[in-house]
Amino acid sequence: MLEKSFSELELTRLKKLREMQDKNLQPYPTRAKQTHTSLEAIEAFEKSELENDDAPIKVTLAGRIRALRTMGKIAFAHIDDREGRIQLFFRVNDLGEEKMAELDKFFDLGDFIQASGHMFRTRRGEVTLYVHDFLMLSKALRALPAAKDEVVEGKVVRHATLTDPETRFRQRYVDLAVNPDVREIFKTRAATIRALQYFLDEHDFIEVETPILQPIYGGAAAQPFITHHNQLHQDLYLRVSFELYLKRLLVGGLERVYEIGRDFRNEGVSYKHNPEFTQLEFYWAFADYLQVMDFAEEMIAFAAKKVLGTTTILFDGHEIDLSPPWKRIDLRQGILDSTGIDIEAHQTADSLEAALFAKNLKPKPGSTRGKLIDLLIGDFLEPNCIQPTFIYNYPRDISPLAKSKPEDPSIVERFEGFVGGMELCNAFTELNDPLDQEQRFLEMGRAYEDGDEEQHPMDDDYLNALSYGMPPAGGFGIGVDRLVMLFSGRRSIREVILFPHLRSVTEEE
RNA sequence: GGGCGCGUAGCUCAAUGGUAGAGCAGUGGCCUUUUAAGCCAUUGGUUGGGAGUUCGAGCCUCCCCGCGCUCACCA
Repeated sequence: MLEKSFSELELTRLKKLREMQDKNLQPYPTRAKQTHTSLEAIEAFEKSELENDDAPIKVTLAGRIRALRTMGKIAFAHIDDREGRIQLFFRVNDLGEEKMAELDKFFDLGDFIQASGHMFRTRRGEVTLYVHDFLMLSKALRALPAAKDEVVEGKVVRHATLTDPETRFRQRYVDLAVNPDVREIFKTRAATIRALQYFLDEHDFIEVETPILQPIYGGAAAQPFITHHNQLHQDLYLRVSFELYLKRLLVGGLERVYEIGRDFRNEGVSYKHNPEFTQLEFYWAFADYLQVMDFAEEMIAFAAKKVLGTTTILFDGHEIDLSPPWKRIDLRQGILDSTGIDIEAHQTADSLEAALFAKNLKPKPGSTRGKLIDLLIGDFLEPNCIQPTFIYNYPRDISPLAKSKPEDPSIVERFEGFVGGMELCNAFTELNDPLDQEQRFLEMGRAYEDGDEEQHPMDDDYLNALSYGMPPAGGFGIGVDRLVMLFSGRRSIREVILFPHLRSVTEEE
């Protein structure tokens, strides 16, 4: 029962609520009114000041009380609404003893209030609502964490703000209510997705939706979540990528498609991994990975400009310039430069493994040549790619859906983009040869038998689709959460996901 | 999953193994242009949970729960 969980402080608030009801005052009225936001009201007043217009600016504001200073016959409050904060001024001469007492008796920090009156400027110069009437919109029984703002030399300094990550993420509603910069992150996130959609739409891509529940998962090296359809008696997987469905659409003649949505990977959680995360993938018929590379850096720079107004971002202490062209490093050359190992000279896993041991690296026993190369990328290339960098030309055996280079079948036309020392995107010239694709599936099947649980299962329907002919195409995937991390300067993915996954806590009675 | 660290009032934090405290929030007063309002008074704790060592545990030991960092895996 809710009431049993209340602290002494919360019971005090509950008592106020009951007293209001006794006086026929609604703690939760059905309707509210808001003619202006805080910002609109301030702007309207400042405009009238500039124009020397004496006509009163009459407004009705609504918001959450964040500060309340009662001083006998007058009172000041600050309320928050979606556009910011504004001060309210109450005076007994205008409101009457009874109404003034209402404010003092029933209103607490965190309550929603509706106040109407006219705008004016206080002696200290703050544009403020002179309240003629006010009303409770919603009584808050629990107190928000007490935070106070102090303005020191024009900068807002916040005192005793909510910082405990567990409370912030488990009770994100409290975090959002109390920390305005958190609200900003999610405005940035929404704007980022809009900008990406706008860019792709303008280039004749169409946005589609493909199944999240899939009988066969694929398209990425990852372990899936498994669920079950009761009536069909069928196990289903939550998708790990959109890739195989989107490419089926290329077969169907949708030449340019994209999807923005959730992927689910049953793997480790970290500052850059959440079990469910948002991905953007697009597929572009008659293009190859080099065209996709140009297009991708253009798209990301466009989004930055649109969302932030600049392509220069600050991330993890680094100033990063997202404007094209990005640095491009051939994978073989990059590894050679950073480790002295020439992967070209080590055509077998055994030979490359020996070279790694010689460098004091300890790869997992039985790793394939591709896995070893992946290890080198992760250890030596990725952390150093602070400024945007494309690494291209990957080994075939870790890229089962990418097309080989015509002149070297062991290398595929694939690139990954890195920013801030973090992998951001992955793309390739898509494999459209059904017979070659079948071979790749079979090889992966053997790797799966050998204990590599991240390999794809065979997807016969996908091979069937390719057999009808898929146009040559370039494909691209980007972690949207990570892009938002970059745009908002947050180092943890949990900061940019509204409700990041946390271990569930069992409530004791 | 491994390693390291953290968990004290609603929030932010103190407290040699020896009576659990402060600021803010709350409550009662005073206060007609304040703004981290101020002044006076005051409430609030199973120190994450459990066991142990000890005359005595917030502090030491063990187990459990949660969070953070990090390694592994991945994007």
